Order: sequence, then structure tokens, then C-alpha cells
Amino acid sequence: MPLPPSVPTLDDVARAAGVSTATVSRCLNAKQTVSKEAREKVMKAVDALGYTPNFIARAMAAKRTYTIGAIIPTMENAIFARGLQAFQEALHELGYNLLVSSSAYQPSLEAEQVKALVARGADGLLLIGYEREEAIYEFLEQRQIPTILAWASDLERRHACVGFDNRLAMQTLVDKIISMGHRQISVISGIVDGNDRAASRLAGIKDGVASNGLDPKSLQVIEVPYEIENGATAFATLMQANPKPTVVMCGNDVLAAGAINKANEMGLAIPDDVSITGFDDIELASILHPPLTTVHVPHREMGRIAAQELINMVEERSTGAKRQLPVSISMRRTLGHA
Amino acid sequence: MPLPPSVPTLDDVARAAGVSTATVSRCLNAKQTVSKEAREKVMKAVDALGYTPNFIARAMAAKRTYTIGAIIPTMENAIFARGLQAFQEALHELGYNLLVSSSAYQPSLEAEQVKALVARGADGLLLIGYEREEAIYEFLEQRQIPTILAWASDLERRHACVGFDNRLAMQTLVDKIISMGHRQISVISGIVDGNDRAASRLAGIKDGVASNGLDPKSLQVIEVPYEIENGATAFATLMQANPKPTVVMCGNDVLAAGAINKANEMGLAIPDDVSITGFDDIELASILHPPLTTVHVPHREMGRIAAQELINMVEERSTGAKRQLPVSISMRRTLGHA
DNA sequence: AAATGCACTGTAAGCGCTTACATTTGATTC
DNA sequence: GAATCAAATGTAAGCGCTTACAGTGCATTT
Repeated sequence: MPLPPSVPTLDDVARAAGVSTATVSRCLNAKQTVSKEAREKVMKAVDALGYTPNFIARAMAAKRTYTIGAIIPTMENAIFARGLQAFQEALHELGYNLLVSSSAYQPSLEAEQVKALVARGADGLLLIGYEREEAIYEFLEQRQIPTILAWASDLERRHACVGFDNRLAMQTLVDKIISMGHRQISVISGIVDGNDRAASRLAGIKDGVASNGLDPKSLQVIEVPYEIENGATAFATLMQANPKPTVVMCGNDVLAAGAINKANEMGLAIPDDVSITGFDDIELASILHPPLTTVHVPHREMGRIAAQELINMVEERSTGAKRQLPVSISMRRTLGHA
Repeated sequence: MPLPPSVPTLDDVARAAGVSTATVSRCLNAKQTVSKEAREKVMKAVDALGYTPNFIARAMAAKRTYTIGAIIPTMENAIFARGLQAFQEALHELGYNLLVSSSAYQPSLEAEQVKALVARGADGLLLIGYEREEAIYEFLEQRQIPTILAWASDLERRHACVGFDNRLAMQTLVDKIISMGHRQISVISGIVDGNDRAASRLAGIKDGVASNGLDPKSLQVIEVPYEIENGATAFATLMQANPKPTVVMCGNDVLAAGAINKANEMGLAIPDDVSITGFDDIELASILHPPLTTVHVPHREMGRIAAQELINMVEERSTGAKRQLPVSISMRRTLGHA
């Protein structure tokens, strides 16, 4: 078993270049004053030795890692993909690296990941939504880790965020639906417990139903985890009700995809026999058959703004803003008149 | 501006517990012999101070991070999502943490990410496919970073891998297609340059065409980046040819989704007017309309095995195996007789 | 009673960097 | 020519841990 080859260190470079470690360090970090000759000698030594800075040592000494952590509930479907990609790109331009992990919608796992990321020196964190143990917030505050919450935006709360008003968006959609003559609305919601976004969306639907004078009792709701298959099953169940719903509103596009699929399978015409709506407007939405009417969320913009705001918090030690982005309704073909 | 609150350190704990730092360290790392009383005192102090180990310092001293890095070409579509999720879960069970970043299909970015992850002390790496600058392999070798390549499996090459034979899989699919009477085959391939998986898949198609005695010249191929929209555009172009293809084989499901969509839009009946096939069998495939016939890849199994093999390499300093997983054809409804 | 062994525990030397501070050097000023 | 100053560089003290090595104390053996 060969011994691990000794990776060159700053000391090696300094020795090879005939200068002190401080000078080498200054060269590499570019900001300090170093004479041209010294710089050249150092660079030559760096090349010759194939030196790469040991990031861990650097992080330990400088207490900065230039890395941002993000924890998302799931990587398995595309809900967060696009926004995260934009987040990463923006971060990269700002000179930061993104590390992401997934909590699989498990609060305890999220807590674990937060600690893991902070322990690894993340300069800042991006988390999804608001709902999590208070202890996590306390931990973050105590450690003064700049954190931004995305995919939701509650101006009442103190945390920096960039997102949109899930509740209002859904209410607007309900208004639209009711204006198209629908009176029997059913809902396939995500699991509300532990998921403020799902909860807000459902609340928004209830708001809309109430404000339009419909009987809240008439609203059928099924809660399921965000998976296509669950959307399909829930849809089938919902359609057995009497009276049948004329529209099935889904908590997100993934659920809606399942619903559409099941409707097709059941031989129901969309939107003639039943209308279906989604939320998020992920790429999937437009290739569904028929294309899904859904709430459009500016994913990329959200990701980009999140990066800017977060880095601003990190570098200026600012509290961070609360940004609320406008959403719109993407009218496609799954929503028709009742 | 409040000063950063001083985070408790090992020293603080040691002082509070009235023992040495070594004892505290031994307590936390659990393996050494520590008397029951000492352990209790330490634990009490840990709780009282809310101490969390500084991971960076630990990594620096111990030269182990218990974190694995993965670099995937994209997070924007679901190709890697499921496998990666399984990889993370398996890793978690083995006591490791996963950090992922995306290279956006840019070789230079991948190189950068590799260095970033290694510099951050990743104990091992998961990379997708084979094709990348030789310099990256040299770097990894020189640093002796255990690395496993996934989503491809080339038994000829020296690297540890877990994947499947993209080429053979496509060839098998071609055999099937030809046996169903098709003679005019067109292909929407991913960009082959820099992507060995895309290249192998295309090569497999060519193999199949040749081994079945069809004229290689009759094979129309368009290369586009893996995006739904591109699949749609390419499909439209391909259908203008004369003679028209009776089947359009796509390099992956995302491209196929675009093709199906465009076909529907053009009023073409699938598979009566034209057959379409995909590759990967991501969740999307089964909700397309009609459901997509595609090559099924055991994503979750691949992720799980990748984790086991990689950790084995890390802990046993072994070279790592080359694992080739079987794929199958998911016959759904987009492939019919010519 | 001295010798031996074992179970714990403490001491202190790093790990590879950054950076405050001290020092050197050479140019500029009077 | 001495004094002053700025620029370049070096010295060395950490950053918060792990761990090799060296005790220490006590029970057991001879």
C-alpha cells in the first residue's frame, strides 16, 4: 500500500520560491501588496509543485469558506430544480460555491443538515419555507449564520425571504375559477403538516371559496405527499363524490400531472368533464396533455434574487430583505368553463 | 454591530467539565476508553454550553470529513434525481454526508467543482460518465481520492464504475424496433461531444442499424442539448424528411417528451403515424401521452450500489469494482408496428 | 513489599493556512 | 547626511480539533 503522496503545502511553495509563507499567502489571495518579482517566483513555484490551497486549512484560519448551503425538501421532482440552478449560477458569479442537500421532507433530517452545513463552515444558508423547529432558528441566530428563506414570503415574519404569496396566489386562482362558473371545487393538497407552503395554498383556496360566498362545506380536500401517483389516486377518489367536482385544484404541478393522467385513463375529457389546475409551472406543466393551467412562479428570478440577497447579508452583515415576487396564472388548457 | 458570539469550543467544554481536551474529544468520538463519570461530566458540559464540534477543525486534524461529493451535469431535469436521492440515502445510513453540485454540462465547471470538493476535504467523489479532461483523473489519482463513475459502465476502462451499457441497451432497442417492421429510423440525440453516454447511445443505434443490415445512410440524426423544447423542434425537423421516419428514437426521455408533444401538436397519431422511444425511464415517461416506451434504468439501485462501493473504497482503500447493471425495455404505448 | 499490568487521563505537538505586528529596505524630505 | 515614511517582507501566534506519547493510580501477581 503506497503511502499517501504528500500534497504540497504553502510551506513547500514558500521554500521553493525562497520567500516566507506570508508572502505566498498574500500572492494567492491577491489583495495585498507583493512585488512583481516575488509574485513571479511564487507563481513559478506553485506551478512547479502543482500546489492547490488546502481549503480546510484556509477556512479554519480565515473563518470564511465562500460556500453557501442549501437544503431542499426533495431532489426527486423538479419543483426546486430550476430555482436552485439559477441560485447556483448567480452564486458562482459572485464567487461562491453552492452545496445542496435534501431533507426528504423530514424535519429531523433538515435539522441535521443545517448543522452539518454550518459545521462545514457554510457562510450562509438557503432554506425552503418557514415551518421548522424553533430550535433551528435559534441555532442559526446564535451562530449568526445569514439565512434566507425561499419559495414563500411572509412579510409578517422577521426572516429574510424571497418568494411569493402562496395564499393570495391560490385565492386569485379560485376567483378566476369561480368566475368561470365552477361551484363544485375539490382539492388535492400536499401534506399540510410541516409544510407552510402547502398550508398557505390550501388556506388560499378556502379564502377564495369563502369570499365568493360558496359553502366551505362543499370543498372536498385530500392531502397526499407530492408524488404523481398520489395525485392520480386522489383524483379517482375525488371523482367518486356526489355531486362530482367540476374542477380539481392541485397543490402543485406534480399532483396535477397525476390527476390529468388518471382523468385520461378514466376516459374523462379535460376540461369538458372536469377542469384541473396546478401550481408552480414547472416545465412538466406545458407538456402535459392537455397542457396544464397553473400558477406561474418566477423560479429563476427567485433563485437569482436569493443569491444576491444572501451574499449581501453575508458580506455586509445586513439583516436581509423580504422580497415578494409577483406570480401569474398560466392559462393553458385544463381549465374551462363549468 | 454586535460582536459574533463566541461559539463554545472543545476547550470550553473541557474547562467546564474539569477534564482535558483529549478526554472530551475521546468522549465525542466514542471509540476510546473513557470512564463513566468522566463521560457524564463531559456530556453535561456539552449540553450546558450547547457545544457542537467545529467540523472544519476536526477535518483538519483528523484528515477525514465523512462527506462525499457528487457532481452531476444538471439538476434541471430529473435524469439524475432519483439515483442521486438513493445515493444520498445510502450514504446517510453509512454515516456519510452528501454534497452535490452541478456542472451545467460544462467541462471546465466540472473541473472546478472537483477541485472545490476535494479542497473541501471530500473523502470520495461520484462523477457521471467517463468523458472529461485527463487532468482531472490525474489530479484525483495524485490526491488518491476514491472516485466512482456512475450512469455508465465501461469494463475496458480502469475506473471504478456503476452503471449500465448504454450502447448495448440502445442496440437492443433497435433490434426490437426493427423486428416490429420499422425501416426508417431517425434519432434525436443529446450532444455527443463531451458526453460519452450520449455518444454510446448513438453508437448503439448505429450498431443496431448495421447489424440488421439497414443502410446506415438512411439514419437521420439531430443532436441537441437535453431540453424538452429541443426535442420538439428536432422532431418537427425530422418529420419533414422524405421519406418520413416511422420511428424517432430519442437519446433520453426529456427529448422524447418534447417529441411526443410536438407530434400531438402536429396532429400525428402515436404510434400509428410515428413511433417514439426514449431512454432512462424517469417518472415523466409514464405520464406522457401516450406513455413512453423507453429503456428502463435501475436508478435507485445504481445509487445504492454506488454508495456502497464508494464507501468501501474510502474505508478499505480498495480500488473499487466495475459494476454493470441490467437494463430492460419498458414497453408502453409510443412504439408500435411500422 | 516490590513488580507488573491495565484502565484512564493529561500533555502537547501538530494539521495548513491567515494575519497582526515587527522588521527591513530604499526612496524622499529637510 | 540624518530623519522620516511607505512599501515589501518576515515572524510567529493562533484557528479548534485529534492523537501519539507519557504519565497516574490502582488492582493483581510474584
